[in-house]
Amino acid sequence: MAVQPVAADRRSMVEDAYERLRAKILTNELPPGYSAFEEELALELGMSRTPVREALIRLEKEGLVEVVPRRGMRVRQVTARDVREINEVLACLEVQAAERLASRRVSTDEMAQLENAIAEMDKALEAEDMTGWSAADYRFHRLIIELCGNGHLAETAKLFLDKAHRWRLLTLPYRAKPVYSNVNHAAVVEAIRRGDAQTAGEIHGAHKRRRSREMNEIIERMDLPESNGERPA
Amino acid sequence: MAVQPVAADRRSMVEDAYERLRAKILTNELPPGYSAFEEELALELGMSRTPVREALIRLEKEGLVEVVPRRGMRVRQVTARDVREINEVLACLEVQAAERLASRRVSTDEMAQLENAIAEMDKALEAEDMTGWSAADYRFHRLIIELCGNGHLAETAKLFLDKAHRWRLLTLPYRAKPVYSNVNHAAVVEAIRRGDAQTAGEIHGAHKRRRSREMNEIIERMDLPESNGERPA
DNA sequence: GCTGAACTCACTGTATACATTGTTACGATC
DNA sequence: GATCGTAACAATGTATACAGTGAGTTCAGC
Repeated sequence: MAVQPVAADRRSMVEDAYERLRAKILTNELPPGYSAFEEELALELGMSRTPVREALIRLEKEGLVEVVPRRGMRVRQVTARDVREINEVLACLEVQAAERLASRRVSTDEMAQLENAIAEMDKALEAEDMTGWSAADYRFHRLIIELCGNGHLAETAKLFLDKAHRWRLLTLPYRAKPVYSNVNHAAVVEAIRRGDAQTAGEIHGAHKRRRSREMNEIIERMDLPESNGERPA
Repeated sequence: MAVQPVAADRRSMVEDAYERLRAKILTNELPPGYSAFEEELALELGMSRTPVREALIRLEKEGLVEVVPRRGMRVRQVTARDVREINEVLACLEVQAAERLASRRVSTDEMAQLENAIAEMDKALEAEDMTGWSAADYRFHRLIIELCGNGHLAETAKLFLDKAHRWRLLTLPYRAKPVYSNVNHAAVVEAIRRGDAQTAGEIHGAHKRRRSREMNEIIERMDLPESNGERPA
């Protein structure tokens, strides 16, 4: 097609492939269970197999896809067990992040960002715009993580948050209106402002745990595959 | 060399490259700061650049190396900040693992494994064999993580544990004799046996925090590079 | 002597070629 | 009819080819 392996717009094609595939997976445009061969993806993305392969390796490391030797790539199923486990890890990391954030000097700009996210959640909730609420909620949790001041913690927690967000979108229609969330979030921000690490951690932790419980109940009802396609022996 | 891209002993060459490079990095045979071009590694590992590249992508995702566009691959420096951050995340995850482990039914075989590791630590400590002690200590922490019952938690924590182990080896000569560790570990195992999650978590957490403090002090004295080679603006 | 511009060279990113091997389908035998 | 063996096919793993590009180097101008 292109005469040269020209890296379109300054990014390499690997990055391009990685980000595009990742975005499609996280928005469920490529839903769990979707599978394709390297060549198909290469064709669709307009590049050769090589960058696609390299992107797939990254995505596999993140746990978003699995590459089965002769079966091509497959977007990982979300098992009930995954949901439970990932929520547990995420809760643990986010609590740490919240405590850490409350322990350090938070700039007024950073506080504004947090309050902004909460305001958007409130607005979306009033408008019954659940998708908008979900986006703002994601932004809030992501902020807590990113601002915490521990880069490794942030990096790791973001991977889990993204995975969680994926099924959060799927379960959105089944969820009760999250009125408690906003109250909790506001309390966490208030604790952060006061520099009260313990309270911030406790409230955020309680919030995450309730969320996990709700999510687990929904997931159980949805009857997800309990395994991820391993050979059934 | 070989007429065919024959995957030597059942594993693919990528896996081979990945595991060999990883082992060399974790044992500091390829020390922090070591750098090489893809071709050099390929030559040394007896394969072409392709599998080496794919292995490097994995290692980069793990945070063990960085691939700089025209500078080749470089084993990541251990900055004082990295040590602080990684220890913090690890503490958080290991506490969760210990609590989880104590909350579930632990088989006698599993208990035996834990006690075995502690026994080896005791033995090595008496023999003043610090390398042996370190290996057994690693095994113990790893067991707690692997047995906890949360696969995602285990996977993540192991990555951090391995990274931590890397500089633990480097700082081994500077450390005080870790007499407290063994007492702590035994208490954690005892709590696990009783199914006392809270105590298991508390002791393990206190232990990890003291370890972090010690490590931080050593690291500060060692005067590591504070940055990881980012452009200094 | 120093600064800057042009050039060179080597390393990487991407494409492509090719052999291996798992899978599947078909046929033969029991 | 079922099961096993075989053969063909297709996807991947690995190697290799090739062009672009950036870092270093050299040379000229000040």
